[in-house]
Amino acid sequence: MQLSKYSLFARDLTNEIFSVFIACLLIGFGVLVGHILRNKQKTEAILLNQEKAHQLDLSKREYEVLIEMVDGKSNKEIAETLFISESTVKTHVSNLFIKLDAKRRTEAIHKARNLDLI
Amino acid sequence: MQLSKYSLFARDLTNEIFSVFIACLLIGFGVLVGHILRNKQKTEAILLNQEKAHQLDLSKREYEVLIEMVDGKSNKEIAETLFISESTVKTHVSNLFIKLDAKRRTEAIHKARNLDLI
DNA sequence: TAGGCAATCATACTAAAGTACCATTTTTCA
DNA sequence: TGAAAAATGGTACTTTAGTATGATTGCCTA
Repeated sequence: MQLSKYSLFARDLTNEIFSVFIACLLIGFGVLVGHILRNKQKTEAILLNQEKAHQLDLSKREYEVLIEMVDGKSNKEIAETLFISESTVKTHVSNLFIKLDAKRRTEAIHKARNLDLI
Repeated sequence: MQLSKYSLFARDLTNEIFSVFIACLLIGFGVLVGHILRNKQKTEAILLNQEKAHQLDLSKREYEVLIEMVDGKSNKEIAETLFISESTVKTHVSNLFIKLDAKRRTEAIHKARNLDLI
């Protein structure tokens, strides 16, 4: 009888621990699902932007320069970030102006925002 | 005997449904926790920005110049829009740089966006 | 009413941005 | 594999942006 009681208790404890364990797993799974769903949106947004960028015929490098430009960096800083010369940055920026139909970098930034490129 | 079997089955089914229900609750709780943790940072950042925005103490004219600047206009164009000289625009812009802690207008635009000023 | 502040404008200057043109190397792809 | 596109970079130049400084006017308020 005592043994039976003990074993019953032990089984209950085991069950309890098991349940808590499962519960933790499920909660963790929920957090993970939320994380994945969040990142999916972000990734899709980036893909969408790249699609749009492609439609505007922006090259990969031009798009990268655009991103840095939006961040408020100078040509020199962009050059340092992308490991290219300021000269090359100016070339990319000029091409961006043509493709975005902008006269200045501030106008280019504004238009890029309106086009949901960034 | 049959009844007993049925009732046992019914109890198992109830338990099963209950378990699934609890599992869903736990997963939902996990998603919620992830969501809350994610937004906590964002909310804190916004509160911090609103405080900063208030401390920035931009004058009416400076704010107006900022808006035009964000629109991608040149100093000359801003001057024409606000019916003031380009010289005055430059003064306001310089003051904006000090208050926003920016070196360039693109950086000022970027910081203003982050501060939810525009 | 004197002092502070916002707004205005000017001049003179330096720094950065932007244009035009050309050239070379890499990548891509039909 | 050969042509096209992309990426890189240089020089020389013009334009715009940004800094420094000083000055005037009008408005609010302690």
